[in-house]
Amino acid sequence: MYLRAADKRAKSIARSLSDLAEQEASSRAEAEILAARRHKLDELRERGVDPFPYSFTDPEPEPIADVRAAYDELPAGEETDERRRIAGRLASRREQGGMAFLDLVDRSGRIQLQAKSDVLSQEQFSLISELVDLGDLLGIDGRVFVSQRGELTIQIEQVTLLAKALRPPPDKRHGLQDPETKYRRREVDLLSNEESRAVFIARSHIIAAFRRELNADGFLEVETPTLQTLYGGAAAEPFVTHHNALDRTLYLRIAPELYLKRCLVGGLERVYEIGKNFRNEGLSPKHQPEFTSIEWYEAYAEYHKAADRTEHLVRAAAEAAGYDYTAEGAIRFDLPWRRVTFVEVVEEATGIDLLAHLGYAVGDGQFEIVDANGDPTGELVDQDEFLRRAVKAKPKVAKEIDNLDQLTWPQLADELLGTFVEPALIQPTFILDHPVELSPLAKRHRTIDGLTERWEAYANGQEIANAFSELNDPDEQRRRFEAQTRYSEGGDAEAQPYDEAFVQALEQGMPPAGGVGVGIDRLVIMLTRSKTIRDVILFPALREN
RNA sequence: GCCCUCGUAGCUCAGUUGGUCAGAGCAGCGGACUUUUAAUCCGACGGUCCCCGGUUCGAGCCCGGGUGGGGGCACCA
Repeated sequence: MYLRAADKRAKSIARSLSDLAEQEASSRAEAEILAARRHKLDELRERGVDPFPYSFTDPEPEPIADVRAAYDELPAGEETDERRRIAGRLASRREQGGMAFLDLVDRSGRIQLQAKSDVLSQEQFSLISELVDLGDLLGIDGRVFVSQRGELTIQIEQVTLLAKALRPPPDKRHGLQDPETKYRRREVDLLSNEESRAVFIARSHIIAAFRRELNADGFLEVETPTLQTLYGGAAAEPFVTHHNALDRTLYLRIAPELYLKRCLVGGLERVYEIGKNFRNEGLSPKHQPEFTSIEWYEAYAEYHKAADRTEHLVRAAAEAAGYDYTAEGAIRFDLPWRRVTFVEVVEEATGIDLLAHLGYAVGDGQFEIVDANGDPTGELVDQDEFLRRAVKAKPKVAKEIDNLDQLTWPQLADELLGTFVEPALIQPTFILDHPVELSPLAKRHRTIDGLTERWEAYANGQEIANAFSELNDPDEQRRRFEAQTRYSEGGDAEAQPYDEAFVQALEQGMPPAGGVGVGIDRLVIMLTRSKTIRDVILFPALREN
């Protein structure tokens, strides 16, 4: 009787081949593969088997990992009378005449199945051997035993087709490898690569850890606009769009910061938001146009407290991801993070004291140059030129800096940090007290002129977090915005726009606060040991193909 | 935006100086096989060598352009 089925199959394949070849298949080989599965779909329906039933929940199947855990002590050859119900995708098949071994994969793991012709009805056995393909979704009721080779196995007593796969899965050994296809057809990557599934499971656990820890400390999760009438809270170029009914320009947010501070003004006191930000900039292994951040704001705290909380949260995230601190090159999020000031760390790396000019001030923003012996030369320059001279005195440093003569003091300070310090910051490090010009939303440093109470946290050579003692003096904030407006008029596309609604909110009275933003994607890259941001974002932005 | 690099069967990959170079494994198809796990064995099939143009007696291979991926620079998190 199987011969008759094979006969019918040959005819049916011939029939559907011509259809498929015209439609979607790009080659005869592909058309044959698709036609064979289409035929089996027809044959299933002819036999009265629903290839797409509604559910498999009575009773619920167990996660495969739970079944494995329950029997991990059984010795090879052990038989049991225990029944288990599982469900998943058929990943592999090893046939041996009247018997076959199959591998079933679900979200939690993989397990071996056994189908025997003398255990199953003829109908059920032929379903498995003739009409079920790799990639199909199956529900299994069966009996637990351990094979002679010691593999925990479910002997199938009842198989239920849960969904027919009409396209073949990738290579069963290598999975889907082509990076382009992995990103464009992530579902195929996920179903065929356990490592990819593991990354996104870890990502979910990382975000859940932030939520859990912040909620436990009395923080409220809030949602603020992603479509904003004015963008702010970071230095970046926005996406611009238009709302028809309101007939106005809207921007996709580049950061939630300003709205979250307005929540502080409103008395919510401890708030956080996890969500997407959008920046209209280039793509790279570290950049995507939409990315996920978490920002939290804590009233009555300042930036040292914010650093303590960041250490705690990131450590909790690492644990949630199952990060292995004993592995080669591990980043020790579990140890206290190094804390060093911007000025100290730049001097350590380059020998240049960013604040040296302060000792030679002669008033009116002028500073007197001294010679190599420290003797005054009488030459007066501004702060920018003073630092440029210091850099030029170190040729090894100067040759790494492009357009040295065009750079202002804060730009040059940032450049020195980025070039000589950041790449070497593998272990978690807080860099504290940034120049005020680089930090328009941070409070001035309580003791050092020209600096702010800000830190950026680095690990693996990348920035992972940014925080301030939040500026809450509305008049000072207004002056900072005005300075940004001047940079903007000077051609800086990323200078922050003046936000009067935000300043008025500060006039209402914002409590002193510490605020932190963490780039979730980059943290996930590190905690899952991924190579690029595309590997931790399910559906990354790509060119149209 | 600029520079470098890659694109071969549904999937994973070979392909030498330009001359049996249209190849293998997996998957699929037909068959054998009741403890395998990269199952094994036999058989037949399967190709827009990314696209367009050029050089050449001859191009998967060389050249030009395009396109998509990857890497780097710049900008940024």
